[in-house]
Amino acid sequence: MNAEILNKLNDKQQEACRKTEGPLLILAGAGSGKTRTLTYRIAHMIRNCGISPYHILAVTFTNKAAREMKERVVDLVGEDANRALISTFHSFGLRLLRLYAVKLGYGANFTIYDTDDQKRAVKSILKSMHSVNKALTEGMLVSAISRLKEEGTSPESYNEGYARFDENEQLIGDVYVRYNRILKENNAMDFSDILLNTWKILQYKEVLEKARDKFRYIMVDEYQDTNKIQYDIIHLVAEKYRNICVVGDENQSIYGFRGANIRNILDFERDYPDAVVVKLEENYRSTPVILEAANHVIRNNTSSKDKTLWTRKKSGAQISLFACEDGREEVGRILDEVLKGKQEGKKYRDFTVLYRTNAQSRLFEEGCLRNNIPYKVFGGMQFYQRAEIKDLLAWLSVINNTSDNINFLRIINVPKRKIGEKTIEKITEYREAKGISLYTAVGECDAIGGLSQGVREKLRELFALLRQMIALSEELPVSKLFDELLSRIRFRDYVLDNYDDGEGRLENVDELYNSIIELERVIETMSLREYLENVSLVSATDDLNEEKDYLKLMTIHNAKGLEFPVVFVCGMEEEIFPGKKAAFSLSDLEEERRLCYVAITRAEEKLYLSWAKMRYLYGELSWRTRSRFLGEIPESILDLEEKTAGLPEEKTGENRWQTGRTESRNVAETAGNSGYAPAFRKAITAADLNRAAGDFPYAVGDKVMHKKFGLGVVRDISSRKVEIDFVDGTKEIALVVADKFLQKI
DNA sequence: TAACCTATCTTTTTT
DNA sequence: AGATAGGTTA
Repeated sequence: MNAEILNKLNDKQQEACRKTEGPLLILAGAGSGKTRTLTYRIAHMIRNCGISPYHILAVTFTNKAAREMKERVVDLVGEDANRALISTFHSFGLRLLRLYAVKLGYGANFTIYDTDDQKRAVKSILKSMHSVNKALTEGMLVSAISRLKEEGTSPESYNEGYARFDENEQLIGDVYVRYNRILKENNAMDFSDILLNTWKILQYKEVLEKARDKFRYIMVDEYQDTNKIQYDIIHLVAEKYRNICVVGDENQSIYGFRGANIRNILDFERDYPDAVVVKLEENYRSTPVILEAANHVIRNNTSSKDKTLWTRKKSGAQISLFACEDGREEVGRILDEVLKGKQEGKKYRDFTVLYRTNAQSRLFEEGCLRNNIPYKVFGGMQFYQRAEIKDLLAWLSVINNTSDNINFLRIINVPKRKIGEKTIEKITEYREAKGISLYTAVGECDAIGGLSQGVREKLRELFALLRQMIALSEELPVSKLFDELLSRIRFRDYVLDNYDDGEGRLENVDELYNSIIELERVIETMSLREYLENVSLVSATDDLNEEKDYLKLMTIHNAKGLEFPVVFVCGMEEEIFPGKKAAFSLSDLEEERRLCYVAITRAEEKLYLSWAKMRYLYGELSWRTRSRFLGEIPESILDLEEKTAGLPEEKTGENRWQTGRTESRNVAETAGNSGYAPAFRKAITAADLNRAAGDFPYAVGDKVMHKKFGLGVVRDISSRKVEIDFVDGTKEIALVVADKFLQKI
């Protein structure tokens, strides 16, 4: 390797690499080789500029991205590159916290709480508060608290600033305070705490000085998706040497709901007036047709740095648009394309289905099973969230950190040992009075009043077992400890006895065991704590395997940063994509549009878009309208595939997109003999249709008079109910009773 | 205590 | 439709 290391890059990319000193903003469009540029930049710094990898920090969005970047830099400049720290924000923070969390009053073996654990904590708080507020769910409280933490609002300042005036805000403030106290007691941090405490630890001068001295060259990938606290962390560390390079694309900012602040990237030049800005606009990924679609869609957004993707590639295939009758047909046509492609010599792994929400994966999974198409769903109900897996991890968590009451509560009766709610209440009362952990309290169960002899015996057994496991955890590797645990609590029997699909769940347990073995191969002498840390921070696509031949199914969010030869974006319907909640605010709508931009630009060769005129949503049949985003793509690059036999497609004007009740009737009548794969023959039966239409004689837009609510306008009709806008709000009325209350006017 | 039944809600998106 | 919470019963 030599000075020609940068030869493989284009001029702009080289410019970005050569500018190693001072602030640098790389505006990198989708597929413009930004990861490649960052990789070469690091290699160039190490190889050509004499910068020690020890001084380099690169922050990526996922562990997988970090791993890949590291591997590629090592390929370029050798093993020495391993001394550079390339990691996600959360891993970076944990690295510091492992050393310094004690300063903040945590034990070094603190536990990381995921969203599920957070909800359990909030639930217990609400219970102890005897809160009557039903408006806020645990989930809402958890996300409110996370948001506050990640925008740097402490419970104190929140309560001073807002909470006095509003019942809900008051509850949020109260829960926020208690929640923090409880996590601290449990020696636990949630995801937001990892970032917030990293920032707190950097307030110690000696820590900050060390960090600044070590990380003299900082790079941040996906900068458009950083939030306030991440921004503060990075700029705090970067302040001294000011060698900060951020890479991002404001058009791909899709994590606003998590507090990501698009302004971070838009304002970089304000933060660093001497910043050099490099734009990467040449796209190496997609065909011109795909880029044209992407450019047209994103043009409808207001906040955007001026940037247009272009490519040297020759024009590719048109974008196929499937207007399907229902969700099943959509699956059928997409899987038909996959099977056709497979016959033509493509691999399953060349195809990826993208959707807006996880719930949409189910139809595709069923379809794949029927057609023997190997597939893998990324994200969604994650492996580590399955009950049997979380139970085992809860055991390990308690063994690692006995202060962790949330996880102790989870396992106190798993496997079932007749310890019920009443018993738990008594122990809790005792432990709260004495200010001790659940674990310690169980150890003192003989001192707790009102427990039966049998229950005491069970508690003593449990405590003895845990004590033994804790002792073992100090000697045995995690895999051996895990094995021991399984046999001592007879977990396999428990799973087989308690779940209908026990066999399948046991496979998950085995998979967990295998993953431990695999990790132990990578991390030598992995401690229990290290293991738990590792499983807490895995992200959805971390185990994406490019070699294995399966169809990939994932949300658009999960597809960020990835690319695939053939992409299907399904469910392109109003209220799905853009989502229902985005209808009310321009900024939400624009985030949905950026999401659409991300989806389109994942495709290298061929893009399919699809929507269904009706589908089951929330278990009920509803009529759909196509996504507005489809209308933002020029018709000249769209291929409106000829529909199957017997279903003439209207092809005139806007009407083509409209779906009416009449048209839907046609669907049901002709359903049985459409031309697509037999397995996907029309699922909608005449019975469905009747149920759907009922005898309700109104249509959307009709004015009606209600006996009680007065004048209203029909907003939506579905198989079971009609939605009507009245003066004092929207009401839902069941179809079966509608004609008793309504009159058409 | 645990199993069973019913009523209610869910769909954003994730480290 | 599927998951889950809550209430009722064995």
